Amino acid sequence: MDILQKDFVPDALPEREDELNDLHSALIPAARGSTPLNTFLYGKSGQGKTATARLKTKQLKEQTESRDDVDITIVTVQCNSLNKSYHVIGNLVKQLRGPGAQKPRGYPQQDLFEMAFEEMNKIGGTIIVVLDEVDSIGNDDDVLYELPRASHNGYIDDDVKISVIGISNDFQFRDNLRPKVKDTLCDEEIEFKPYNAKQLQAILRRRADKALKDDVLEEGVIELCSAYAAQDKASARQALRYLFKAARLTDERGEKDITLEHVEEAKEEIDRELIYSGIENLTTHDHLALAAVTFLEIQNELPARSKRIYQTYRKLADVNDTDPSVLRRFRDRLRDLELYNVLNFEENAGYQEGTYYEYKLAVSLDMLLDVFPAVSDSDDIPALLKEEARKHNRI
DNA sequence: GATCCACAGGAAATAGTGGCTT
DNA sequence: AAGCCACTATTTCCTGTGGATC
Repeated sequence: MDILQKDFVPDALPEREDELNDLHSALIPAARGSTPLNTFLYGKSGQGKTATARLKTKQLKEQTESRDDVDITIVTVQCNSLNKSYHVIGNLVKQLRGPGAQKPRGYPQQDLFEMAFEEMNKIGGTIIVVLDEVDSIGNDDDVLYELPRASHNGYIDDDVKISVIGISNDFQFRDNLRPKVKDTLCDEEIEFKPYNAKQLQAILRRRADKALKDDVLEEGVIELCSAYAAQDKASARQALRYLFKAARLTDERGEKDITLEHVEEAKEEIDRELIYSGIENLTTHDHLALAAVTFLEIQNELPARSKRIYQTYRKLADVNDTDPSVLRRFRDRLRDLELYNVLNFEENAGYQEGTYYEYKLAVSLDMLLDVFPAVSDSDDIPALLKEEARKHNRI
């Protein structure tokens, strides 16, 4: 069943041929002993960016393995949860030193850089540094500045070539980089467009062929998983998760065939978990904002504009005995909630303004009412929502 | 075509927070 | 306890937008 898991790296990515080729052209100078281009991969999550980088670097390594004149080393640093360049370099040093090495602690940033370059000199040859989810370092982009320029600055030996592959979910990230970082890092940019439903189906089918016994899939199961994922973020990971969960549900019940009902149920369960993890760590104010939207949904007033939602929010804040934020801040909250996939908005041309947004829930009311009591730090608001829902016959 | 409206979101100012030092 | 520093959250202020209205 491993093959359905998300960290499985397939040995072919037919849906990403173009991107693989682009990355290939960027990296191929390594095979000639010169420096590969610094490359930036960006696109939404679950679009195969990491898989593409892994597959291509692996191929490159295999291709050049038999040659003595080329020596390629791949180092990958997983940057999520590392919100500073400092931590990224620390982890890089750890990776470079090989398995078992400790992450150096307590050194100033410059020393860490020197350690990294020292290790790189030791390793020699062509070193490709993959920084996965680099966007989590925010605007602290020192690593992205130093690494690609190390050879120009004389930090590393002439025969050592360094190149960086940056992977980002965030389109904005690239724009926010300092101009000189952008110049060096972004020799080559590869954009990953979301998969369409057909491509998702192909991906699922390939994995299912390997992981599941023949003929256990009811007609339309793959299509349904793909369709659900395509409607949402078009993420292959998500589609696989639906399929995997459905398979597990089937297993657990000792049944043989994976049916459409299993998929429905799997989706329901996964979505619930997603909502829960999306909102459990939000602040009280964010919860109030979400409660306000929920309240309006109950009253059938959605989609609503931010000002309308704000008024409701103020009332709820009053009930909760909390000082409300100003409208400006409230708008940011709504956008945050959108980021966490609990809200949707539509952009409209205004009647008397530039553009305005209309928000609605991105998740079902039932689920939201379900998880709200578990995440909210007061009892009043969930109770209030329940009562309102009952009044309007929504539960 | 100038002006207005009412909104989105950028920028700067200010408040709040937690760690560390004295 | 007070002061300092770095960082984040929030508020305040402001500019840009694009159809409506004159």
